[in-house]
Amino acid sequence: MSITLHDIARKSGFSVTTVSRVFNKQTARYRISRETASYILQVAGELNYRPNQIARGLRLKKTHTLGLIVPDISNPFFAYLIRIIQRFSHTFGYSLVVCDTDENVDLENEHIEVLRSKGIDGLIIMPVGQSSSHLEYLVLENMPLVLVDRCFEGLQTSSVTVDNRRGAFEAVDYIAGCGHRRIAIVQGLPHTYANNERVQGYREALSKNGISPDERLMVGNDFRSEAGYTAARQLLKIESRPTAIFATSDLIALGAIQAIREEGLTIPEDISLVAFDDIEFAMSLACPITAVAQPKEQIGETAVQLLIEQIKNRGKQRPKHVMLAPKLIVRDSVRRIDRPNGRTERQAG
Amino acid sequence: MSITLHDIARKSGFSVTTVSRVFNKQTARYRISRETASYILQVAGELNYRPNQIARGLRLKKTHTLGLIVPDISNPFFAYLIRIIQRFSHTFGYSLVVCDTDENVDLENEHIEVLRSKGIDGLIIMPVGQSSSHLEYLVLENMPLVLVDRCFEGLQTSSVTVDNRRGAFEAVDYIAGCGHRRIAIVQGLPHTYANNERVQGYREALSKNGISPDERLMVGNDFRSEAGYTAARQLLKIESRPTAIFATSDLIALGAIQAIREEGLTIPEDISLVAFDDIEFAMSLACPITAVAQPKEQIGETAVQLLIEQIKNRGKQRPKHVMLAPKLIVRDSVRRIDRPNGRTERQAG
DNA sequence: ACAGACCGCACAAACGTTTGTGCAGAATAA
DNA sequence: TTATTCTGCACAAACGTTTGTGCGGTCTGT
Repeated sequence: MSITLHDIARKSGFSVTTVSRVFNKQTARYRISRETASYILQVAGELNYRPNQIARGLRLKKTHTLGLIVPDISNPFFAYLIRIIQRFSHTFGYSLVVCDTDENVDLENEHIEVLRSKGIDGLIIMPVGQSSSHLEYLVLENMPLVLVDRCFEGLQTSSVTVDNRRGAFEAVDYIAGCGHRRIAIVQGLPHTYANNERVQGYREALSKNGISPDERLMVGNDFRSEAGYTAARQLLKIESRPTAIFATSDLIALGAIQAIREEGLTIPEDISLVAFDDIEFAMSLACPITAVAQPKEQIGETAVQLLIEQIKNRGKQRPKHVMLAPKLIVRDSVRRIDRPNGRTERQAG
Repeated sequence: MSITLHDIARKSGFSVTTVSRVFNKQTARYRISRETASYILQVAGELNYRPNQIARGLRLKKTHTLGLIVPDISNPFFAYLIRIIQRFSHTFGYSLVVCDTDENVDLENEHIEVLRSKGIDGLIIMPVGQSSSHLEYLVLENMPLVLVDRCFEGLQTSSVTVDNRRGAFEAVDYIAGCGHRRIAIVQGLPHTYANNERVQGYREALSKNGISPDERLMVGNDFRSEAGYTAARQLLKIESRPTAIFATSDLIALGAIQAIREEGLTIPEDISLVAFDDIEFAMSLACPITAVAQPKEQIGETAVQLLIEQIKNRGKQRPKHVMLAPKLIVRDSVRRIDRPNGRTERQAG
């Protein structure tokens, strides 16, 4: 269908070899004369030649294509990351094939296999979590790989994450600093790295503020909004309900807001709320939500950079683990209430 | 690096040809004995063979990969569509390479060229709008192509859109039916198909309700939230400000909500608001927003189906234009006010 | 005038598949 | 027995590139 080197060779009277070299800017190295080069380029221009990247890929064993595997494309956090990653990949000359695992390890595996057989040059994965055994042979095979958002302890591969524990700690510590004692947490998908860390940060903040954890205040089992909604409803039913809720994701927070509204309560007067993951449209919500913002641009940027690095010096290079700092953005969703000792000021620095 | 047909051929003692035919289930056609076939499969299993799709792509001239070009991946509407399209493509055995144009025609062109040279089997584009000249040679070359969300009059290619005009009409007619006379519109990117149609629907609804259009009430120049914010601020400054705002996108509505809040006003008491594009988290907003919902699943689904159809019977098939119906979802963001004639009931059916 | 260096380019193999055709040997038919 | 068909598989070309090597011819130096 398309114009090939052959066509240009025939029309220009030179060989395929020469034409190819002109396109690869190898004219100096292989001593192609200037006139020949420019003539060939002219002919190619007339024919509107575009090199066949499949053939190149076969010959060169690189496709200039990256794979990106995410748990849920439509999650705004991931969507934003995808955009950043796509843009950066493109500036480095790479295309991006995007796969959605729907938080399903089998699907994740399937996608990995497909991507491998399509010869992608590297892979960015936001793994669904729990187990990493299916990723091990990727690193064994030396496939350039970087994990994002969630990582695994034992895996010898680069990763970029945010300090989930610290983010959660700061959020909950801030809530406690505002005088709250009954602070609930709505968890995300259990046994995932991000969730474990955030719960851990929650516990530590509680501990630091001398609050003993209450199992009934620890609910939730998914990062999505429906789960946030039902978990929040559950919390609001408790006889002595929490005065504040720490939502471990923005989507959970959205669900919680809806539940709170339906219960006829308002934020922050009746109940306070802090979210992990900043919501871009936080200012448009029922109440501007205080949230732990992740540096999304930076996450996407370094993910691509780490990957490209690995691709360049494929083979030997130690994996790098980059951990970025989240940032608590204080808005209006936490009410300051009297502490037992009577102080009302915000305590956290 | 990888196991090839060659390896299996050597290890099994048969030829590459035979091995290939076994994998392509051509054993009957080419009379490969059952024992041979199963033995080859066994050997392949032991070696963990995965066919090299690049080589197949070169030979077969199909890559089982689709291209998807969108103006903004992180826009929740597009993000949701991408997810649907990815899922459907995958069930049909296709991967998806996703490109973001950032509403920039030059970038759109660049992506198209890259995708072409990578030999994708088909292309789904949500074009940035205005001109379609750069798409024409795609249809000339018989590239399977379907346009989504925005389409062009003259272009001989399949498309799936929603009835933007009708959606806008119903929204504004509903607002008018609630008694509003000063109804503003915040437009999206000018000269795009979607924007033109929505403005047209707005005008028609005004006309039907005997309201003469006021140019000062027609503001906005982009579908994103920042534009919505500034446009809304502008509207609120007008001496006799509108009683209702029709936002031509969900993002615009979010920006408008923020502006309204900052002005110290509330929805719907002080000002009413309706959005085009339903926001998934509408229930978590300052006020549950009445919105024109687009059937996103159906859009994505039919887009993929139309594309696959075109790929199957490439060559001759007339382009199909599918136009889906949007649906007005009434929530709480429009206040019913007294009509000049004293009636307060909602009028629209 | 002659050896060597240099210039400008082409041959051919390779990347991993798919597929039309051909070719032995076995089975069947006459 | 011989002619024919069938069975089971392999040869080789092709897809569009890239690249190590080689080969004639011109130029330079002496």
